[in-house]
Amino acid sequence: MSSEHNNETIDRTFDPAAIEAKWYAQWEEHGLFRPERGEAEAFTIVNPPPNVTGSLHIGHALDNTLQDIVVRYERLRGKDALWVVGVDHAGIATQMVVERQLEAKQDKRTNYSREEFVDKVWEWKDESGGQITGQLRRLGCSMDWSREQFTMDDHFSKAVLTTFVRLHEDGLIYRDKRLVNWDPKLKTAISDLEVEQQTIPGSFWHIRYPLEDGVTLDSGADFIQVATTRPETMLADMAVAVHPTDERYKSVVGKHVILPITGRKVPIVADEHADPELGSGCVKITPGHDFNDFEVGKRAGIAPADMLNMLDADANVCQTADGMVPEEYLGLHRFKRDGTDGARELVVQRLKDSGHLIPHVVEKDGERIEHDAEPRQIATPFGDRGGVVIEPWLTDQWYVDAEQLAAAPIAAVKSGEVEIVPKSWEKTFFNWMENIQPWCVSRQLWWGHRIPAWYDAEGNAYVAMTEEEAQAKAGEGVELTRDDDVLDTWFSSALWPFATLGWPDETALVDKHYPNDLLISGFDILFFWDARMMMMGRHLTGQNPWPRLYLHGLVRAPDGQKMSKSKGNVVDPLGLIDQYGADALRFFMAAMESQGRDIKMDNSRVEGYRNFATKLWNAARFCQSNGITASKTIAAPEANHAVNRWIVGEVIETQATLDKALADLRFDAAANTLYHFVWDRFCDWYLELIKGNIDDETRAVAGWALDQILVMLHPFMPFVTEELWSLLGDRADYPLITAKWPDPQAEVDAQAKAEIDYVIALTTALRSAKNELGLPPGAKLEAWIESPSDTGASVLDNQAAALERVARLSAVHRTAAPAGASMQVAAGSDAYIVPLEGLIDIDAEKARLTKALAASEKEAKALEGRLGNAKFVEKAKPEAVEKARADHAHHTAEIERLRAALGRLG
RNA sequence: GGGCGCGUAGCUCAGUGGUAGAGCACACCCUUCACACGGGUGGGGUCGCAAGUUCAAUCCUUGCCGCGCCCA
Repeated sequence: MSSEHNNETIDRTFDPAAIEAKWYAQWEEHGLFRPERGEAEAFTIVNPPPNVTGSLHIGHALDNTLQDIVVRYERLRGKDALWVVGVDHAGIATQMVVERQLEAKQDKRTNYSREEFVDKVWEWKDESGGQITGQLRRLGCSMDWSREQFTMDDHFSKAVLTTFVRLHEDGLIYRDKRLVNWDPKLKTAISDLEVEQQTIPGSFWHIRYPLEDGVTLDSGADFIQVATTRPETMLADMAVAVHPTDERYKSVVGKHVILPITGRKVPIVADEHADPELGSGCVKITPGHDFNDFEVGKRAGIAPADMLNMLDADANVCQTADGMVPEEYLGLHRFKRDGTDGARELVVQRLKDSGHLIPHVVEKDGERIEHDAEPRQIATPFGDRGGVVIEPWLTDQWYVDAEQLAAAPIAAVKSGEVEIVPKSWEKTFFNWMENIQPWCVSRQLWWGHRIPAWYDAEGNAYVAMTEEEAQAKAGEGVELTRDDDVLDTWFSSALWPFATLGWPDETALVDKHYPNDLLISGFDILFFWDARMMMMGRHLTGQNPWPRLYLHGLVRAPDGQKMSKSKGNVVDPLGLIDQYGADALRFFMAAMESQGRDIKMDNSRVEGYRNFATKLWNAARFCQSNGITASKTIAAPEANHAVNRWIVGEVIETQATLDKALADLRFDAAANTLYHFVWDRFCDWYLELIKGNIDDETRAVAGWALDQILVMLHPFMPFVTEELWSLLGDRADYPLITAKWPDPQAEVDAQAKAEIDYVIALTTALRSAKNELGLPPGAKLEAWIESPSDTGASVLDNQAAALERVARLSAVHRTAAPAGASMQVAAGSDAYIVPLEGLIDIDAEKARLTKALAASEKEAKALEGRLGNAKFVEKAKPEAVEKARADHAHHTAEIERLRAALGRLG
């Protein structure tokens, strides 16, 4: 490492921006994100690869901060820590970006060949893709950039092809004709996970379907009434269903209706899907355009290949196979779009004209008003990328048998082989995995991993790694054409934990770093990504990708709303870094990350953590100016002074709490432990207590303690800690990022702890009393105590200088207090008398003591009540009874002391 | 409709079967030789409501109210 900045004086002001850029570049240049540690135990995580089109948003900031904390921690603990990083080719998103660029130039994708277009995407990727990787650096993330991955890299493509071929051989990938979620804007199939249900206002139309000649219901009616939110689909209706037990319709099951508009004759079938309680109890069946109807159609004996389709890829009306859609409908969009009426509007108009539409009647002020339809809230599927209503569409697609692949991951979570943290997510995981649907993996795009399937003239598919192999399978001379489609992006990212390490080749990296140790992701991609990694990992490698899965929540806007571009309430993490520094933002994320809860953005808290970094900065500056510098040892230095022995013990306890919190992935507890140790213990007490009395021992201990702070805080605040580390000592060859985690090799000294706690208690009591009595805080006082406790005596013997400095006690007399007005303060079980003849208002002191007396009496009384309850003494835990007795004794003594003090005041 | 989570100080959040804490905000004091992005001292909560279990409930159980998310 460069030594240009070493051993300089710490600047008066702390300027995060200046040190962030400097240190990140040095770490990266020197390969410190992954130092050579061949022999060391591995620790591995992979980042959720952001989209190549993406830029850093606040959710990435949270996700990556947590990962970086874990990785830096394990690196400091000496492990061969590898954080795999890379970006995802993001099929749909990326193709959309490039297509939009073409549109801006009045150009379009179809003006080019597939190869030309894909070249353009690569060009775009090389020029402007992967912005986010630079932004992750600004956050301080210590990923192994030297092995940055891309899901379209050659070795990754090989992994994807291998996976497809193997799953196909294993019978887990198959081609099927069924309804898919079709996005008519992007003109591709998408998986059910990519469909978002939204409830929007819509209409419910009631229609008469005439029965075939002469047929009537038992009621005498010559028609059946159906209701629908999508009347246009009647152009492809193939049946009407009634419930098998519905008496009203029993007589007409097997008979037919003649559809209005098309005149198609379709059967009335019995099917449990029809709910007799709902409306008329009859439902129209459009098997080619509705998931429920598809199943009803199959049960009624209609083969998928025979199901009528009335829409093209744009969701415009096309002629059905039976040729019965009237000319005037052809080419219309399925429903009104951009102000132009579509098939739906025309169907309603024609039904109205012909008297087949049953009006919706409402009574208002005694008047009957007729409407075409009943207004209703309708659950409607939207594509998460394209944002338009999804059309169930009958096509041939490739499917993964997710149900079979899910079995091993389900078992792994049930047995505890894979732990989901927080555990509450397990139920959600099981619920989805146990009801999983076939996964449609083909996408009608050009950008992505092209499906390795070739077809002969009859449509037989040959799946192989290469065209040559496919040809060999098909036989010589057979003309083959390759499948045009690409694979769902998540199909490739499901291989991330091992394909990034070289799989399917057997590499040293795979050997050492797979399975990974932990995965951290937002809960929003539990199904999309985490679960699929488990499925693929188990099937392809036989191992779970990781033993632990940590799920965090969303970062929300200050008002608790979800952030979104459309709402305009997006908080830019880079802006926060500019304003408060990366360390502050990271610490905020860690401190707010309690398991199972979303994080509400709160700038005042980020600001508070910026202040914390400044506090540390100034503490280090104080140390340096007093000759306190880098420690010479990992072990705590030998110490005689109680204050030094005490701070060593505080370091030991802090480290224990911190290690436990990180082992439990309690980032909030870890951050808060450090915050309070640094500020409340080290700065507020230790530094204050040593001021004016800094000898060599103290310099050694203080330097050591400060170093331990820098090491422990480094995973959370890497920049400011590395800067201070370098400024406090000449250790260019021992940068903090690869330093050693604390190993004090010492014990907590109970005696020292008792003494310093006593000093703190006495000081606090004096300050409080002075404040309440209106005495100047700086006033020096003398105190009397005749027979202090052992700890008290020891403190008076050894801490006189400290007491004078922080407690402003110029002298403590071990004799009976002189008569006259005085105030009383307590420390432990000792009561100090401070004569203040003429200085204080006797009534104020009386009031203060009376208030304290009342509080103690109240406590004592409550405790008495509890201890007087035989059931409590008999049934409560012994510790609880013990504690109650001790508390009671304490308060009783306190009451006695306070009464004595009041007595002295008259 | 099913599932999950939340409701604790003005705000943002921790927490425990033994009567509640932090940060910010607030009040008062302090230009103390690291730090006013600071120091000191305080005020402030019937822990959503009701019932139950228990010697004891903010914590466990049930119901209700309010809010959010996911699935159908």
